[in-house]
Amino acid sequence: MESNSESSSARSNFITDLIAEDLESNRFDQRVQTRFPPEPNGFLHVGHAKAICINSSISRDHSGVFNLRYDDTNPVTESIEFTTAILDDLQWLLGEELETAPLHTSDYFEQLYLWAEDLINKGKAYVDDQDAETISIQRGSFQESGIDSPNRERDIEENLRIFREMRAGKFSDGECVLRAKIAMDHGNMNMRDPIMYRVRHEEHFRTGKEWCIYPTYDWAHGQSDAIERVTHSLCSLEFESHRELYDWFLDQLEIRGDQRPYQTEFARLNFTYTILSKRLLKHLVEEKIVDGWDDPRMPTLRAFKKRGYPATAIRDFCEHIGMAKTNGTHEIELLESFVRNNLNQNAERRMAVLKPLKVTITNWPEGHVDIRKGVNNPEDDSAGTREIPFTGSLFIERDDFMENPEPKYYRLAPGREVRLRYGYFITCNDIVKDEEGNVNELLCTYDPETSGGKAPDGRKVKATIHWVSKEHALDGSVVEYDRLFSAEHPGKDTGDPLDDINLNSKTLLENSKFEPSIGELPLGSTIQFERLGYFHLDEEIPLHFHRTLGLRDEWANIVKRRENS
RNA sequence: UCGGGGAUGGUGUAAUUGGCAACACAACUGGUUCUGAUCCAGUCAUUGGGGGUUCAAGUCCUCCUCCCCGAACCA
Repeated sequence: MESNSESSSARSNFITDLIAEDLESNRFDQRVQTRFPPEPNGFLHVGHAKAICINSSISRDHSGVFNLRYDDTNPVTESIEFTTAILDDLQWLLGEELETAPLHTSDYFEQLYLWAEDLINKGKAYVDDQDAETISIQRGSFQESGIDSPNRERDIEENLRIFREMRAGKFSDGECVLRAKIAMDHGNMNMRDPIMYRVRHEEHFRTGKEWCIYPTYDWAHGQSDAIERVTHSLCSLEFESHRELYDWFLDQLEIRGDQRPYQTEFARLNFTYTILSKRLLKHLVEEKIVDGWDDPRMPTLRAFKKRGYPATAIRDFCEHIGMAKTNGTHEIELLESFVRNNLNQNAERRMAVLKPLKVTITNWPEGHVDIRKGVNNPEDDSAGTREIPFTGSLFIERDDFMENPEPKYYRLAPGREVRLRYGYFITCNDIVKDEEGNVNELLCTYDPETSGGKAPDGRKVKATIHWVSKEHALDGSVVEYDRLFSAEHPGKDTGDPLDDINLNSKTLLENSKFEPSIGELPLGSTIQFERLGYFHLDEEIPLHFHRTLGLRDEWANIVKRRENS
């Protein structure tokens, strides 16, 4: 079977088709230039990953230019902290440093201002000193056309004079705006004399107090693209109705030929069991429903990193899903399959017991330590082997023993024989319980003849389980994560995603036992604990792991099916 | 009700532009296995609906239905 991460090359889609056409017609003199334009007012999440990958791969495929541009036109919500976080996350995702330093819309404020005067001079923009509510009412509705502002026919000289006063700080916040003069009866609401500048006496994190008027998104975006010489300005579907305005501004400024960028929209990325709304994610953090923006249960890139998702897996995923103009929701399992696929190839294996149950091998020679050899990665011979001490006193996983085994359960049970991975066959003869009747310890015997993993008499065992030698075990902790939302489409029933929050999405296991070689792993490693899943060693805390993802688990499926029927 | 955009399996995307509906994920069968993992083999859609053009329609025409986005001095 073809692996999903290898099948991802060059699938065509409407954007690659468009670029091919533009190259063919020489629309941009063979240039391809893209950009990723986040507003620095939040952290990047998987949704952004798609936009980043699309834009960067398009330019890479055509030896073009790709820039990160902060769309910092609104000083009240933006800050410098976000710019560094965005850059870090983006570079982590791309797996490399950006060739060029990030750009800023705020660097174009002067040019934007000059162009605005240009539009005023052309009679295409005017100052309106009505309040926001009045302007909104005059805009009309979907059914009714709007009505002209009384200031719409103000003459050019006066517009220029007041606009300059706006810049000079003569007006307070909200007192007046600069509007494009288009048409108040336009079918597209965005064209009903949209706002270009608003007064904001706010300190901008880069321009400081230099400006007290700030351009709106619509006025800044296309012009910034043009200044940078972006060719293909990609954005998500909800900007479709803004394209007409994007084009109108460029037309009025007479920006033509290969200087002129074009906007193309694609569907944004959504996942089952996930929310990507900035507002909701912020709420989760502020209400301490999660432990911060990098909580491994969050869909942010920093959370993925902390959880151990390889950046390459995310990139492969983005490449694979391609692009469409259909708004849909991806099953989170697809992303997870890319992560598993990647980790199956690359992650070394180790043994760890997360919920220990003591096993004493009654016929083991007193004090004897047997050094066993384990394969580090069956998918990669070059990963070599390691030594694992085996003794008569071990820990096994509690889930690997059942006093009264259910049908199809073929791990350890009274009287049953299983194989200990890289060890011996053992048979459970006795159970030791505490006063409350909990199983505390298993008394087993081993078969010395099974050292090679097989019994000379040919008898078979149905299961192989993992273990750690008690006296050699390293003590540590593991955090298991489950989906943050229990519903496939959070909020579908009640309208509020928070109603579907999974309150048991995080489990801390503080009494985990690790085989000795785990102590030598560098911080930040991602490995597989055999039979359990992939785990990411914390970047700072030794012997503290985050569960990246569990392995596919047939037994869990059997149990689930049984519960459902 | 106006403007814009969509509709292919359980999910997400393909289909040489009119020529055997393909790929991945999920699910299910079976096989291999010192990980119930991996791996291998197989099963799983007559393309939103009706009509039409054609030897041939997911693709062209036509009527209809449903879904998404749009009335911040947010982006």
